[in-house]
Amino acid sequence: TFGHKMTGRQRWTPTPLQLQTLERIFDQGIGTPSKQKIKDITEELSQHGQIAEQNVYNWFQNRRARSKRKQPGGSSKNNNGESEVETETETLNEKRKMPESLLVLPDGNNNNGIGTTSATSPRPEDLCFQSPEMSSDLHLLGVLSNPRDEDLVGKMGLSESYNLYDHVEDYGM
Amino acid sequence: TFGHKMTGRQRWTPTPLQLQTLERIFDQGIGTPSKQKIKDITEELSQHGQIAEQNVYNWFQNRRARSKRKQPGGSSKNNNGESEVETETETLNEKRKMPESLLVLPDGNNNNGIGTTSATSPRPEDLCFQSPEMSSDLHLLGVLSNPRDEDLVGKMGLSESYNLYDHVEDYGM
DNA sequence: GAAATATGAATGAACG
DNA sequence: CGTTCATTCATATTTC
Repeated sequence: TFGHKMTGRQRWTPTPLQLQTLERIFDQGIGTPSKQKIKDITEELSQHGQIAEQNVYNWFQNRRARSKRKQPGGSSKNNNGESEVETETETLNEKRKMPESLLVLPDGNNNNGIGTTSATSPRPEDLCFQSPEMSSDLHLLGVLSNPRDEDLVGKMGLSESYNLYDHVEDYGM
Repeated sequence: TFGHKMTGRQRWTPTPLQLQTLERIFDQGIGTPSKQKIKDITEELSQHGQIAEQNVYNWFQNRRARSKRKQPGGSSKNNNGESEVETETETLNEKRKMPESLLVLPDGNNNNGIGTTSATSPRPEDLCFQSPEMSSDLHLLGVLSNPRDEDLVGKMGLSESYNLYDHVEDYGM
């Protein structure tokens, strides 16, 4: 049995109208709207559904980051072994996924989704680690295998001579 | 002129203990600790996981910068009384992502006598839960001569939980 | 239903 | 110090 608080506000899902507007603005050129712009956009989009400035900001950030990452993948990169699962070429091809059947998302508060799919939530209240399945970088940091002369502490380590941030001013003196 | 930007190194992830300590220090009212404090804090946090002074510095900078965007003024420009389905009753609900395994130096022949008794083993208490007692010489980096009080958080002694911030702090704008 | 994918959100690090 | 980038995590959505 479940159905505890399950609080956690579900993440904002842009309505088609909002998305359309966002895409249009994004297409207009500026990839990083200023705060004022964000506010303006947010206010505008508020007409079509609940939205916050942070949502807009995040959206632009994600959009930009995502668009940039897809672009340089055209050349040969995949040589062997690892398979690049992320192979979506929607750089200049605006291929927004559109449900062909149901898309009736009333603008307003589409805060549905309270009922999670199932007990697939790998995060009990007592659990600290979320999902070790998708952990990636930590493996590299692991110490359990391949104790090579990895100088990973050379930069992040706590060396006494930490002049790595030489270009940085004396942080807060 | 340089171009070295974290050559693929995984970014540091604070352990709960480290985070807790950092938050506490931050709550004490110091905006940006001095270099000396940074060193001190780093040394302290090193007991709980790999960390560098740069990390501490960055953390404070980010923290401060992000805490700034919370409550601009007394007049709430956001009278958007949308349907907030959730009440703020997530005091005991930890929502932050949990760090995975922390690395330690391979115990080959690199033994520095910093009291690394068995620090080469990922202690669960560092990764997950830990005793409610604060570790150690944190008092020495307690309140110092910089009563920066720009934040609104200061419920010391009231709440046992340290998760004072939500996810809606700001969007790093 | 579970896996795969899409994408919003969080945050450490870098830049100006 | 403010802002932006890059990476990752979490969750919604789609697919098998």
